Amino acid sequence: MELGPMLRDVALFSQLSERQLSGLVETAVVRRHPRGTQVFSAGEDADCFLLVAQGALKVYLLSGDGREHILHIAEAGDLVAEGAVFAQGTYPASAMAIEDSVVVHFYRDRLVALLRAEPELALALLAGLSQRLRQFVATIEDLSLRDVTARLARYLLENSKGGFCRLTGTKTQLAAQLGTVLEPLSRSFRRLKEDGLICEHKGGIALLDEKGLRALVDGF
Amino acid sequence: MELGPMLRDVALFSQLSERQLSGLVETAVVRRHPRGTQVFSAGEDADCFLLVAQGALKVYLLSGDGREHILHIAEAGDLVAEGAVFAQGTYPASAMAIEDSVVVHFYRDRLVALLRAEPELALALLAGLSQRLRQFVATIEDLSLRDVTARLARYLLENSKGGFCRLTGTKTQLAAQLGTVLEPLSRSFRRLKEDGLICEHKGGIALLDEKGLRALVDGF
DNA sequence: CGTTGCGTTGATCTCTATCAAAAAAGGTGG
DNA sequence: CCACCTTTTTTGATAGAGATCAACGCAACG
Repeated sequence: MELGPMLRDVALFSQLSERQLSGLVETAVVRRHPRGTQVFSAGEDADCFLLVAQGALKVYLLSGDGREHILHIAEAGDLVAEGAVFAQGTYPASAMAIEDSVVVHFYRDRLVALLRAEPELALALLAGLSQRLRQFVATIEDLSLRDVTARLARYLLENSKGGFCRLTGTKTQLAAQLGTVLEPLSRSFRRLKEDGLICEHKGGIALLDEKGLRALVDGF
Repeated sequence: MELGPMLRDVALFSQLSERQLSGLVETAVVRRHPRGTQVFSAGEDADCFLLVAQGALKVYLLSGDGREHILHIAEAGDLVAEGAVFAQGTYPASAMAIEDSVVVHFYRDRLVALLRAEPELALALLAGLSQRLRQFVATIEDLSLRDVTARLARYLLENSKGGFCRLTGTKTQLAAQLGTVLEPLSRSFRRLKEDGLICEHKGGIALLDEKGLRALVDGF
């Protein structure tokens, strides 16, 4: 697998010079992670950030009694743990391959060195972290201030294109992303269907009444 | 109020040259915010980040039916909205002065210009955002995977020095930080006291059994 | 002293997790 | 194409955590 050209396609790296890119590639490690493999675990020293080249990872939290909350799913082209790497410390979450995946590991020190020379890269990273921060704030808002049905409505609106939302993983997985479990989520789906707000097709959800969904999200 | 010297005391700005500092100060706006005043509101264009010079702000989310979740309290020397400013867009949360406060407003454009010239500043900001990201992940973990008592235990451990945790605001405020309301929080306090884990003094909480508290946080 | 805001306690109600079972949906191999 | 198996999803019944409502105690303060 050619690493250099692939990195070109990642928005974050698109403006780097050949030399800078190869500087990154030099210490990068490419690893295959079969489905179900642990990529890193919460509590480990956070010395790398990752680029998903193929497949998909889930980044998740685990409770003492085994419940799981999925922070986000990273697919091909997405970065993982870009945030954790800057304040030295440990990964606050774990990551596991949910498909057979290829992952590029970049070492912190190399990145930091590159950042000193390349302010544009730093700005791009700041923008990326800023985005992630927004996403987390939205999640906190969901968990603290909205019920499961409203969270589902928000998810559908957020992840739809042209009135249709493709569901990638299983509903169990979606439940873990919304901070709940399968059964309550299933009931929320039913409520939205009964109220005529959505319609379920195989492979996704059609949003019939986006205004109605938005009203739900905002609390009537 | 002399702005220059004050900024020197902020970790983020401590390594800037005089010229860079005055470049920031030039476009900065100092504003007084009496207690109870709105500093910015969720949804407004995020063109500034703030430094609290005196007093304290609460940064919070509001639900449709008026419930409030406090993301964090920013006191003198703390930055606010440093994250929101890099991905152009709107503030995801609101901020209000909870004491008579003095706040310095910095404009995004000026900061971005400075970042291009000063990679160390960018690195410091990245570290700061990284820290904030960690905090938010911890909050998500709390809300999704821990009950109120465990959240309280974590808060006490996190904010204690030498086995003692000062409570700054009211308990109503603390409840809003932990994603609950006063009554359940009060019961959680009682449980911790009954189990001999803490002891309440006026002005703060003594942690009698940190190991026991940690066990609670980790889910027994 | 009364007022006002804050905290505690008790009683109820709502939402969600859990448990259990059945129904769909997908694959596999014949 | 079908029988069979696994996985996922739906539905029902129950239980538990926490929000809400109401009443009361308590302190600060005019």
